[in-house]
Amino acid sequence: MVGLPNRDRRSERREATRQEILAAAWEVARVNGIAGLTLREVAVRVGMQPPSLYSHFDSKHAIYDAMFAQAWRNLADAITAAEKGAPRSPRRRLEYFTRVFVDFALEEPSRNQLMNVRVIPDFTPSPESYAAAVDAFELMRAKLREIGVTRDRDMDLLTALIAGLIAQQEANDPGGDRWRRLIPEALTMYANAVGIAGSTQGRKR
Amino acid sequence: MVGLPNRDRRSERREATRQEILAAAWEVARVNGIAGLTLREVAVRVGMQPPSLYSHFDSKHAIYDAMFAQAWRNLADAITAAEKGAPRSPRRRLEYFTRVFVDFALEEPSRNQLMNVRVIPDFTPSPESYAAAVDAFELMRAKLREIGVTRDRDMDLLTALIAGLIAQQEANDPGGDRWRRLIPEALTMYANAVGIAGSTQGRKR
DNA sequence: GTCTATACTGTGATAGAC
DNA sequence: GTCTATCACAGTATAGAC
Repeated sequence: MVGLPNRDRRSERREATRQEILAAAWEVARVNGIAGLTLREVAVRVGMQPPSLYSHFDSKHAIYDAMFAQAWRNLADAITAAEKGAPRSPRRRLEYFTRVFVDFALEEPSRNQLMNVRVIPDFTPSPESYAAAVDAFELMRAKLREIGVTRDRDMDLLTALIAGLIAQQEANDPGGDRWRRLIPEALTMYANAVGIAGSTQGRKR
Repeated sequence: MVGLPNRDRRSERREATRQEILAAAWEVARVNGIAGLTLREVAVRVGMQPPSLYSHFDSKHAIYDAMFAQAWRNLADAITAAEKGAPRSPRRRLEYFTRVFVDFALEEPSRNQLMNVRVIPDFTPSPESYAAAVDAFELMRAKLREIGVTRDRDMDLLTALIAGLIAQQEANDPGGDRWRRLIPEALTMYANAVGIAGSTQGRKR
């Protein structure tokens, strides 16, 4: 541990370039879909020749891997940021954070596909990137625990319910709210079954 | 209406070849994933040169389109075939047909992705193929109506719940049953909320 | 260390001979 | 209807200029 702190301008610049490439990759994915990502288009947007990308990423899969990790870190950040402004009643907290999650997923369909669907033929996230996913997942788990969802089965049931609303919304009414607007109804059903404090027992018909 | 009935041997042979190609495409998709389908591998399995496929399908997307229609027709057939052996009580019918649907989806992940997730960059099913999806959907709708699910919102909620179980099962526990085994619990929750005849009101904890 | 130039492989697609 | 030849363009890899 001798010498100045590692404050290389070089490595800072290098990291900035990596981020620039990732930002361009997200743009392309937004337009072409996550499977339609091409290094060519990414390079054009960054103002490089396609092979130059290999100075910063080992392969196209390495770019997907970095995007995967970044997506889950962004979700964790969104959850943390949403804590201020969160209601206190368990039932209302449940709905509040569900909306945070659903809106995050619907905001960018290709990001959601990369995070939650195995859609790139040979891509499997690296252990480091998968750890980012686990971190975000544990964050949600902790929130659920506060709310009163403690059994693993109940958590799995909730993730399925939310994932289903997102999947149906994106597949059958993209850009609309046909399933998104069912959130209150879905959570009332869930809260009654699992027993969340502050949930209404009735149902308006 | 003059002449013999249209019993061309030529067109029969032609249709048989198309089916052969589709069967080979399903095999490739099963191995490489639906997005990993290549005309080369399809051609090899059929014993053709890749360009020869264009005598039978206008493009790769046309193959996807035929696969899409076939998949939905197969689902409709599976639902129809399951009618014999179906229980009579609404609550048990609900669970029975849910299992038919979930098992069909889990049976071949790439088929499920083609049917329910927009995963091929520029592919949108043709009106004719989409009609096959609508037919199958209407079949399920009719079954649900018998069971007592009549409101559109209630149907949408159920499709979301089922799609969510499938999505989570495939994404986070492929080949296992971590979410699939939640079917009874999920449907009890749903049946209690929507009011299906013959549903238990309690919950074992 | 970083980018350019170039080339190799594989893929979807088309044209034309048989 | 099938094949051969060929094209355009993707991802990938290496060599070399600066």
